[in-house]
Amino acid sequence: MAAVKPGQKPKKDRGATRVQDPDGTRRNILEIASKEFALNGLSGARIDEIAAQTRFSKRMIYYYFGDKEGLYLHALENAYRQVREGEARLDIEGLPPVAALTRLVEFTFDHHHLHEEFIRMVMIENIHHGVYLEQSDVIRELNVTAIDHIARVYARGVEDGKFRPGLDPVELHWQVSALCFFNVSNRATFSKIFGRDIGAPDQLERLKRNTVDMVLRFASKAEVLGE
Amino acid sequence: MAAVKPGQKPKKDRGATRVQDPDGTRRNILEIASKEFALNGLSGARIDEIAAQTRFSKRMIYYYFGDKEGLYLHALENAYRQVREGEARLDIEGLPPVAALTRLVEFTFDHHHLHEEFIRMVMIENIHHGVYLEQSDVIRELNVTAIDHIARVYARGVEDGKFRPGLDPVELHWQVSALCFFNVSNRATFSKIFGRDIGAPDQLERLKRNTVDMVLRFASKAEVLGE
DNA sequence: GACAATGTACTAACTGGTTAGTTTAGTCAA
DNA sequence: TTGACTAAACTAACCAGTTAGTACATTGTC
Repeated sequence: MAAVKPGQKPKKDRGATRVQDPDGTRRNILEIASKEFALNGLSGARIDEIAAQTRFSKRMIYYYFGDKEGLYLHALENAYRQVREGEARLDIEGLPPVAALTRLVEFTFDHHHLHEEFIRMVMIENIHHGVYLEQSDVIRELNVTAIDHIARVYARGVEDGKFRPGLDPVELHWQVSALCFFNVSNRATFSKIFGRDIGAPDQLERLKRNTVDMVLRFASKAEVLGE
Repeated sequence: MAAVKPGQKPKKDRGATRVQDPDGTRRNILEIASKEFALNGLSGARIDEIAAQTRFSKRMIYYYFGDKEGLYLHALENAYRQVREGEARLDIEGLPPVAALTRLVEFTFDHHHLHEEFIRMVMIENIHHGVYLEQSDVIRELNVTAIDHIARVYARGVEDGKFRPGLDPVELHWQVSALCFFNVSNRATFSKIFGRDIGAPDQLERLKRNTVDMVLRFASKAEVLGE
């Protein structure tokens, strides 16, 4: 973890040629590894292949990440961190509830599409029954906040009389996730079976509208829908 | 020449002890292989391990299925076939549209839960970008009929004035699939992150009700919802 | 000099696939 | 009915390529 220990200075002063750069090395390895794991899975990814794409030797992978599973775990954490950091930038507090929920769903939809690598890592981790995610406190912490967003919007909506009471924010989040996750995760099989590319821009637009529609209709009071 | 071809049944007259049983062998191998691939993925599964669990030697896997990928493809086809055969038994033609759609969603929800192995195979195949599914005409054929069911129910509902017009049956099928698939496929990560087991019976019941609710609210005319 | 960072060259174990052979059971001529 | 013959079904042992992981040497920096 700590490539630079407390006593030492991160040697970034002198403009001299920097050949040794632990942080850069780690980042470079992790970046390549993330790509390879997302593409081929844990058992499918090859350490030699990862090393070859790196600017460093295989030895450095073991030096910094211990073993293959350690590298995978870091790649998994990395994927979650990147995505959740992106999500944290979404600001919907100022919007009225219906608009806020709309925005939230649209954002989730787009975001998942932009981060296919993340989706694939989550799929892979589920294939492994989540045993690596389980080892990471980091990931759990990152995610719990995701619920807060939707919970607050929903609470405001109930107060407003726009949303029906009695729904569970976690379940709402769950439904939104399901709708947005699936069309990235299952794009290949679905497209091939039904002969239309789910990922094509026009399809995406339709799908997004439907998804927003579905969530809003689910959360809204019946009276409000007629408006 | 060939007295008994692998796919055919040998003459079954004489009550003699049949030690050689090609069909049984194939079935035995395929059954074990399906389990192993669903559990560990294509690259994660081990031919030696599959063979060990079989009543036969490793050589027989190659004898009947050519290579690892051939075995995987057969396992994939097998998974789709089993599941679609189960679905075909669902009869909702006689029910009124709303009840029929309810039944269809409930069925899909339960069915996915009962066939986790199938869900995992689909996930794995998506990790592989569907390249194996692509090679199988069998699978495509099996699936297209799935649309017919929902298309007919929807059409009847529109006629009845219960469902709003303009929806695409494939998209409807898609939404239902998403909601029902996700809570099996992502059960591990979701449960671990949010600390509640999605697969627990009471959670399942709630989730199923919500899912049905969501689909019905999506398909129904606004006026109907108020009833 | 000390220690962190990195490369080279290696190995032990694994793993998909094959070779070379045996057993089973159906066929058919005599 | 028998025994030689054959194709199919099947096994044990092996092989060659791969792959995760290491020992050790070297270089850079404080």
